[in-house]
Parts: sequence; structure tokens; C-alpha cells
Amino acid sequence: MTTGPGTVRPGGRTARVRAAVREATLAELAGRGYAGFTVEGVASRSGVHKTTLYRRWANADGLIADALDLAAGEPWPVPDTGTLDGDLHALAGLVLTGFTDPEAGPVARAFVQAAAQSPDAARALHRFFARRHEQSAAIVARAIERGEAPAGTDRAEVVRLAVAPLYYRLFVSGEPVDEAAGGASPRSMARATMAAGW
Amino acid sequence: MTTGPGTVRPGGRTARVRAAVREATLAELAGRGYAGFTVEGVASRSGVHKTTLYRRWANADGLIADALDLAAGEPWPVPDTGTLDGDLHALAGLVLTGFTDPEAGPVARAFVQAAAQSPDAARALHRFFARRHEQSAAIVARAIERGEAPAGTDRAEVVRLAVAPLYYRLFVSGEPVDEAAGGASPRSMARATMAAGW
DNA sequence: AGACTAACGCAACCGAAGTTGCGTTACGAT
DNA sequence: ATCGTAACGCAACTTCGGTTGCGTTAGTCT
Repeated sequence: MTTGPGTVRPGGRTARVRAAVREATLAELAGRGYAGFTVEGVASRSGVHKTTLYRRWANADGLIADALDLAAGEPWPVPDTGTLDGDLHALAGLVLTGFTDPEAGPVARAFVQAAAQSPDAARALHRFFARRHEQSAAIVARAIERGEAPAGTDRAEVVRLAVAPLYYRLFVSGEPVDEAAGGASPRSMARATMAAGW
Repeated sequence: MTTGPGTVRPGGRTARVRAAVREATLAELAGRGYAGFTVEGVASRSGVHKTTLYRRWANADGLIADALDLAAGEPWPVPDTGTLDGDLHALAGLVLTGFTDPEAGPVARAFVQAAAQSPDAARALHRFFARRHEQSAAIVARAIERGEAPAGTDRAEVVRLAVAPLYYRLFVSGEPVDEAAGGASPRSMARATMAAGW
């Protein structure tokens, strides 16, 4: 494998192009969604020629994967309400608004869709969620300190089980996501995880 | 809205075309996956002209939605091992093999992907899962009869919570699906659902 | 059996995504 | 300041998914 474009001269124009393309990618996803996302759309919006885009990012999924890596670096507010129930409830709320918000929703959904189609995007999304799981584990760590959960509890697993039903409803079964899925379920999940002896 | 093709003369050639197209759709999805799925591929494989396909199914997602409705009608073996734990474990196994099997996996994944992009496919998938939830609820009903679960338990909710972590790992986080997700989780979910007072 | 027309087949066309060869710009090193 | 070349811009071409107009086949009704 030879060194691709953007690796030998990473400064100046190269960096500017990359920033413009990333911003345009997010804007296109927000505006047209994943179905209407096209390389040419990003080209005309960013002012970067489409030939350049194809050379550096190979295809549309590559653009999304790159934007996703950028999103993974951004900090996000891990809830800290004082109780495990409150934190998990707030966490579920964050996930829910992240996918239903008129502005951020299409982008977040596009990330998941892209990951289902492209190995590169999938790897980027997996890195993204690994990081989220790490950060969210603090919720369970605090609960353990407070004595709300046993010391051996699998931190990441509690987070996973708390949010999994939301994703299931949003992307698979299509059932409405109401208080039952956003509130009671995370609480149940926490009890379940602890009950299982993790 | 006027009556589309296939509604006035549903017999004879129309029915044969529909059957051939459905079979070709499944074969194309199995062979090329959702990313490589195209109307022309179905046309050449089925022997039905692509003009006909566009007229009756509008686009690629319409073909998938129709095939999905067909799949929803097929019976599937609801586990009956004698215990709630055993049934949920077997149920998780069915879901897992349904998505990882080399033959059926790409088709099942394509259904989920199509639903994320097309409202028609989404409705078809929702019908599909509503039916699966209905059928799988028998597992919990039997558990209640045996006294393994309280009478007020939400049958469908137990099923949802049992399989949700699998989908989460398969389509979102990309984490490996091992015994922890396929075995212990469903069991925990059942306890959690009952503990929540459903 | 015959007539009506829904449904399908066919070929040509359209448009946009993706590719290629070459010229131009500007980063980074001397 | 000058040079070499990485990275980008440009325009033309190719390919393929999707559309349209029209002719042909074959359900369905009388």
C-alpha cells in the first residue's frame, strides 16, 4: 500500500480542504439524509472539486466515516444527577434526542446506516461507540461508589443494556419510543445487570 | 390515487411475475447484499423486464418491502424448551443465526437496512416484527402458566428486551456477540421486566 | 368465441455518479 | 529565493440506474 493523498503534506491547503469537506459532509447529511447523500453534493457545497474527494475519500461512505471520526472526538455531557436511575434516564434521553432532533437526527441516523453498508464506516462507528461506552461507564462507577450497585458490576454492560432497547425501537421494530422505553427500561436493565452477578 | 398494476387482473401472468420477482429479489439480496442490490439485477435474474418492475414496485426498496411482507407470512419455530431461560436463550440463538448465517444473513440484514432508508420498507419491517412479537409472546405466556413469571408481565416487552442487546451489537456498536449477549442477557431481561412490575 | 384492455416487453433516451489524463497551484525542503 | 512534487482543479468521457412512448401479449368479462 502506497501513501495516499493528505499524508505527506498535511498542512496548509490540505488541512483547509479537509475541514471544509467535513463541514459540508455534515451539512449534506443533515439536509438530504443518507439516502440523498452524494459525493457531488459535498463537492459543490464545500467548493472542493469532486475529483479530489474521490481521490482522498474513495467514496461517499469514506466521507461519512471521516466525519464520524471527527464526531467521536467531541466531548459529550455524561449525565450526573446523583442517582443511578436518574443518570440512566438522562442518558436514554440524550440518545433519544440525538436521533430524533430535526437537526442532529438525520446525521446520527446516517452514521448508523453508513456503518451497515461500508466496513470503513462500520469501524469508525465502532470506535465512536467504544468511546461513548468508556465515558458513560462513569455513571455506573459513581453508582458503585454510592453503594447503589455491587462492586463487580460490568460498567459498560449496564450502559449497553440501558440504551439497547431504544436502538431496537428506533432502527428495527419501529415501535414508538415512549416513557416505557426511555425510563423504566434503563432502570430495569441496571437491576438486571446487577442481578446477573456482573 | 388510481389503482396500480397488479390489482385488476391478479391471476395468471401477474401472479407468475410476482412470484418470480420475489424469488429473484431474495436471491439478489443473498448474493450481492443491500449495497449491490439493483432493480436491473432482479430484472435479468427473474426474466421480467425492468420496466415492469419499476411500474409495479416503483424502486428497489419497494421490491424489498414486498419480499419482506412475504417473509412475514412464513411460520417460524417459537422455542419451547420447558423453561423461560431456555426459551429466551433459544430465541436469542434464532435471531443471531438469522443474521449471521452465510445464506440468510445478508437477506435479513438487507431488510433492516432497507427499512432505515425507505418508509415503505420500514412499514413492512414493522409489520414483520409486530408479528414476531406476537408469536414469541407465547414463550412468556407459558412461563406465566408455569408460575415462572408474574401474571401481569408484559409478554412482548420481555421478548423485546431479550433480543434488543443482540441487535444493538449487530447493527450499532459492532461489538462481538458472544455467550454474554446471547445467554445471560435474555435471562437478565426477563428478571428485569418482572421486577419492573409489568 | 370474441372483444376489451390491463399488464407486460421492447428500444431508445436521459441524467447523474464515477473515472481518467493532464494542467495548475502551493506545501515543504534546500 | 528557488526547486521538486504532493495535492488539487478542470474538462471530457464512460457507465449505469432510471424514464418514456409505443407496440404486443394475455387475463377477464360478456
